[in-house]
Amino acid sequence: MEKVKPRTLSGFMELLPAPQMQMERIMQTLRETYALYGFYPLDTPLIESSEVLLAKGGGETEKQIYRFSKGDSDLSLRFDLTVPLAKYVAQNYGQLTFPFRRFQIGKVYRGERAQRGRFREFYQADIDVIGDGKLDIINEAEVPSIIYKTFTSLGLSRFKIRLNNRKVLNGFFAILGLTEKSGDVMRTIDKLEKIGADKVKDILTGDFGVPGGAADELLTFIQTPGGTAGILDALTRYKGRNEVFDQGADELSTVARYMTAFGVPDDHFEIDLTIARGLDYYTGTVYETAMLDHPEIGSICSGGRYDNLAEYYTDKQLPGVGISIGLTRLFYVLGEQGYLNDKMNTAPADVLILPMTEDLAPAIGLATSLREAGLRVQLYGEQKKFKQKIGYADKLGIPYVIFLGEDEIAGGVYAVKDMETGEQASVPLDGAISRIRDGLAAKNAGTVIVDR
RNA sequence: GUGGGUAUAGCUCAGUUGGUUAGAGCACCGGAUUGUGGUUCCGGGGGUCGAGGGUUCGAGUCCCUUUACCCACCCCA
Repeated sequence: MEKVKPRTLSGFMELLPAPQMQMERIMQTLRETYALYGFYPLDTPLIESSEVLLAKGGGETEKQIYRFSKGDSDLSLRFDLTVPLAKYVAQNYGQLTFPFRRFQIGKVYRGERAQRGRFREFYQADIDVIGDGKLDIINEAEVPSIIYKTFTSLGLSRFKIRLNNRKVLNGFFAILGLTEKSGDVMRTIDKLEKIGADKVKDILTGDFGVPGGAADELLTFIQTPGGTAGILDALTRYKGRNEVFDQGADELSTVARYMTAFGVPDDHFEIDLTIARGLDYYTGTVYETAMLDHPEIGSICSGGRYDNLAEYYTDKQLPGVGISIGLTRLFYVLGEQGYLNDKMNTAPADVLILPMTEDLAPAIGLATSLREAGLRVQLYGEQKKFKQKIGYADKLGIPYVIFLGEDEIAGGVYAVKDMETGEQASVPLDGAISRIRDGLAAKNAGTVIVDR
């Protein structure tokens, strides 16, 4: 019979068992960290009606969305987790309590061509806070602080959160008389780091008709040196010329101050006036997070403040602030760069029971007892040679093996072997449990997922 | 959507100006070693050379078509 060649589509990540265990550990860390800040978990459908997902219409979203029909229904795969959140909040407005804090880890789909660190199916891990009518500025500092805490909890240290405020940019555009071109200008200056100031100026003046003097002034402004303190200081010198600008400058100053209060060290965040973000629904603070040693990969975590999340679904004013970790991209970079801790335990079980007798009943009983004690237990029930049985534990990296043969059964003991050290002891059940428990605690102490 | 590259064993890849039976490392299986794994040694299985067509006495190698994948641009996590 002709075989179908097994293959996975381009841009879709499919992992082997051990890396999948690592991925699960990362997701678990994210959930635990988000929960510390009082967020509800949320799950929404992968598929939504195209009418809902494309309510906004136009732009890249429409081009990249996976859209299909089933019968008469026009359906789409979600492009991000923010639009489904908007729908959810608008739909359940009466039953939610605001500010509504939710996190969501889920797959999203983008029908664009895959490349390094760019996937067509990928996980996003979002946190958002949605207000009813109003939302305090503190949220714009807390959200990136949570990201700092999350990455730190993973063991990652070489990253920096960059922030800016759209009001500062839009206010400055107004001062220069560029308000009508704000979208184009915004997207262009966002490329500054990548293509350089000269090319940005060429595009601004050539493609979008920005006067040369205004372009120079803009480029000088967004490249203001001096880091967070220097930029905040420079912003005060432009004050009084535009109301929106002034408001943005105040917000930026407050957000920076609160982030410090939340415990984000100065070297892990900075104000960067070139961060603009392509998505046009952001209205205030915007964030981007780069891995300092791998800027070429792009942002692994981005987000910002939006004033009118659900405007396509309701007249209610629902401002929010949210941020999204590109989990698949993050995992890809960590793996590619060898950042994943190779001492991380990826075994599916803590202990493997190797029965040496034909009758498996005693081994089954032992497995049950160990599971009741909270251990992850696998019972090797195949009639294979001894070498293959222990080889199985070795290949899976299972840290403990218990041999259960005639002698042990007769003596009421279990032969517990530490696969790492080779040490072995015949002990009764209580002894076996404590031996494994204590051993695991010692082995896992202080191990982090990322070791850089 | 635009531009470039690659396709040979499960994986990573070699394969000379076209020339007999297509190779290596890793992985897998067996043995040395039937109640003790990783290391070592010995042996073994596994490939319609992406697919289709053409040139030739002869094609993994040259030409055409096609598909898939990779890299970059656009955009973005």
